[in-house]
Amino acid sequence: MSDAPPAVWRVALPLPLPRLFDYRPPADAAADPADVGVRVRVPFGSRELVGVVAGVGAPEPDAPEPKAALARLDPTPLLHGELLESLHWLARYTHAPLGEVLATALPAPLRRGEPVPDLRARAWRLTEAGATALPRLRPGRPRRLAERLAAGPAAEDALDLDLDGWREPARALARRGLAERIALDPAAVAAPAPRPAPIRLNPEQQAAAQAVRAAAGGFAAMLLDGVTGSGKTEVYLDAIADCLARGRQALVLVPEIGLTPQTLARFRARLGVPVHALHSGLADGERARTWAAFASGQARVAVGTRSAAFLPLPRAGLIVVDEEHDASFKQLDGIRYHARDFLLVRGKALGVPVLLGSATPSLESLRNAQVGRYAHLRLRARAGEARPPQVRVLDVRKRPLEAGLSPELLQLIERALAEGGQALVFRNRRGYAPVLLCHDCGWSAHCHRCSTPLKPTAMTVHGGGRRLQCHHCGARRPVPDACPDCGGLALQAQGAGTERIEEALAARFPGFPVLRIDRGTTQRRDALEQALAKFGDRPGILVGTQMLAKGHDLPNLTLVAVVGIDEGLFSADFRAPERLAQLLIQVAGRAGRAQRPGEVLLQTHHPGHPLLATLLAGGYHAFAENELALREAAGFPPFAHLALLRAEAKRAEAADAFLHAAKAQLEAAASPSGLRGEAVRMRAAGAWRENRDEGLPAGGRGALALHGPLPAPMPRRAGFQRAQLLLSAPERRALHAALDAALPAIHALPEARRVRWSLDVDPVDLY
DNA sequence: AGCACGCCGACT
DNA sequence: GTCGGCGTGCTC
Repeated sequence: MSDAPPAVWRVALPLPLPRLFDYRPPADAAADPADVGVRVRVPFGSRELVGVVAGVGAPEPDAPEPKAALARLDPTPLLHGELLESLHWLARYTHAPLGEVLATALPAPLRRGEPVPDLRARAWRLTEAGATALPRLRPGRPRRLAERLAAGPAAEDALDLDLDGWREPARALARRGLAERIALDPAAVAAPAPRPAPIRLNPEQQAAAQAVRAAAGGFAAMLLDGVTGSGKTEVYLDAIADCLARGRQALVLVPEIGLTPQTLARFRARLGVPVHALHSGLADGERARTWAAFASGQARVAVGTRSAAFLPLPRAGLIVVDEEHDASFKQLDGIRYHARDFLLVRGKALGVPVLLGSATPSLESLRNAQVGRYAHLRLRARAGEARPPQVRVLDVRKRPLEAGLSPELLQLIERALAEGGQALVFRNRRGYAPVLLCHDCGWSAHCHRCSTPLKPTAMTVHGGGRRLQCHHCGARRPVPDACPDCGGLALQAQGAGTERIEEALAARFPGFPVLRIDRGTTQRRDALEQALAKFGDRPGILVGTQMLAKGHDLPNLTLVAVVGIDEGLFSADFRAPERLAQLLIQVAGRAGRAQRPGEVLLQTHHPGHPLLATLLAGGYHAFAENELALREAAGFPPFAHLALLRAEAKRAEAADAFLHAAKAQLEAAASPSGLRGEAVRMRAAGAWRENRDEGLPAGGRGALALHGPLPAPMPRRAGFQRAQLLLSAPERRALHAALDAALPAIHALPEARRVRWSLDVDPVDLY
C-alpha cells in the first residue's frame, strides 16, 4: 500500500482570490466526497474564516502543508444539488472566485457561520409527572393550562390563540417538571392547503395563463409582453396558484421599488398561503429563517428583490421575473450578476418554466423572443375599463419656461385640477436646480472630486437654493454668497429639478396640494405608499423622479407631463435610448388607469426627434424594432457580448498601466503560442483584431475585439481616476475563452496591486 | 479582502 | 527617542 496523504477539504473562501484552499478535517474526522457543500471554519493567516467545502481530494502537490480546519459547521451540506451547480455556473460566467459567489448567495448569519435556524414549530405537553399531578393542582392559570395539555400536546401558536398569558404558567409547570416544551416534526404539522381566490381573466390573459400552465413540469423561457394595465399580475397569480396546486414552490422576483406591502397583500389574498417577502430592509435573522424555510421545502411562495434569486428551491415549480427589463436586477458591485439571467439558468437546471414579464421588455429579451428562444406571450388590451392614454409632444422651442414648465403645460394642469383630476409632473432630476451659474463671469459650481473629460461635474443646487450637492460622490457645501471667481453677486440657479418645480407649482396653485416624490423626500421603504395614501384622490399635483414611474395605482390621475427629457435624447450611452423609451412608456402608463382616458404630454425642444416620433407613432415595439436594427448595425448587444474591465486608482497612470498590461494578457491569450480550445478556432478563423474605431467591430465569427483602455465617461469620481477596457465578441464563447485564459495572469500582474479593478460581464452601463 | 511586516515624518 | 503613514507580500 502507498501511504498517500489523507484526503483534504478543498475550501472556497470569501476572498477575491481565484483559487481554493486545502484543509485537513479536524482531528478524528475524515474528508468525504459527501462533505461538498458543508460550511467549515478554518484558520487563514492570522484570522478565521467560514468557507464552503467545494471538493475533496489529495492535497495540492506544490501547496504548503495544509492546516487543520477548526470546525465542521453543518452535519449535512448547506449548499447542494441545483443551487450549488448554478452557483458554480455563476462563478464561471462572471469570472468571480467561487468563494465570493457562495458567500453572496448565503444570508449574512449563515455566511458568518451561525447554525441554520431551527424552524420546527414548538409545542407543550404534560410530562408523566404532570399527568399524575394534575388532579392535585390548585385552581388557577397553571391548572387551566395543564388541563388543556392533558388533552394532548398543544402548539404554541394554538395556545396563543385560545389561552391568553399561557407562557408564564407554562414556565412554572416546566420548573416543577410537570410540562415540557417539544419541537414538532414539520411533516407532522399539517400544511394548510392553499385556498386560492378565484381569478377572472380576459381571453388574452386566459391564453397566456394556459400557455404557462401547459409548460409546467419542464424548463421553458416565456416572455409575457403586456402593455401597462393589461393585467400581467393576474397571469402570474394564476400560474402560481397552479404551481401551488401541484405542490411546488414559486419564486417571484420584483424590482426594488415594486415590493410594496400592497403587492404582498394582494399575493397573500389571492393565493391563500403565506407569501415570504425578501428585500434589503429585512433583518438578518428573518432573512436566514426565510432561507431555511425554502431550503426545507416548507415555504411555498417568495416575492423578493435581486438577492432572492439565491433562494434554495428544492421543490421548485415556477419562477417569475416581473419588470424583467429593470436595471435593478443587475448588481453593480461585488459579484456583478444579473438576477434575471441567473434565474433563467436556474430554471433550466430545475426544469421549471421561467416567466419574464414587462410592458417594455429589454431588447435582449425581445430578441430572444423573436428568434424563438423564448415563447412570446402578448397582452395587447388593457384589462377592465382602462383606456390607453393620449400621448402628444409639446414643442417648447422659443416658449418662456417657468421652472422648466411651459405656459401651455401650466394651463393644462390648471384645467386638470379644475376638473377635479390629479396631475403628475415627471422630471428625471432631483434637487432644486442642476447648475449654479455666475451671470457676470460664467463661473459654475462644480465638484472638486469628480469630473468628466470635458469639464468638472456640476454640483446640483439643493435646499431651496441654499446648498450644493454632488450626485456622484455625495459631497455637500453651502451656496457661496458671491462668485468665487469674480466676486459678483449674480449667482443664478440654472434649470429646474424636482424641488424647484414643486416650489413653482405650489406658488402657482396655492389651493392644491403639491407632493414631491424623489430620493430626497422618500427614503424609507413604505414612505412612498404612505405619502401617496395621504395624498389620496383629491385634486392635486405630484412632482417626482423615476420613483413615480410605477407602483400604487392613481385612479384619479388624468394628466401626466414629462419635462426635461432633452438631455436624455442625446446621451452617449448605447443603452440610453432603450432606457428613455422604457421610462416614457412606464410614466405614460400612470395615466389612463382612471375612468376617463388620461393625457400624456412630452415637453421637449426636439419634437421631431426620431425616438419620440417612433415611440408616438408605433409605440414601444416600433421603437424596439428600430433600435434593434441600430444595435445590430453597430455591433452592440444583443448582437454582441460585452465585458468591461474597470480600474480605478488615485493616479490615472496606475489605472492605465494595469489595463494596458491586462490587454496584453488578453491579446496573448489569443496569440498563436497561447492558444487553446475555443481560442484556437477563433484564431484560425482570422478572428482576432484590434479595434480603435467608433462603435464596435463586426469582425469574423467569434471575433474578440478590445476597445481601449479609455478613460471612463466620468474619469474622476470621488477623487479616484477611473479607466476601462471594453471587450466585445459576437459569440459568448470567444469572450469567455479569452477571459479564462488571461484572468489568472491578470490577477497576478504587479500592476493589479496598485489599483482597484473589477470585471463586469454583460455590463449595463459602460461606466 | 485583511493583516503583518517594514522602513521614513511630527509628536507624547 | 517613539507612534504611524501606507507600499508590498501572503494567505492552504
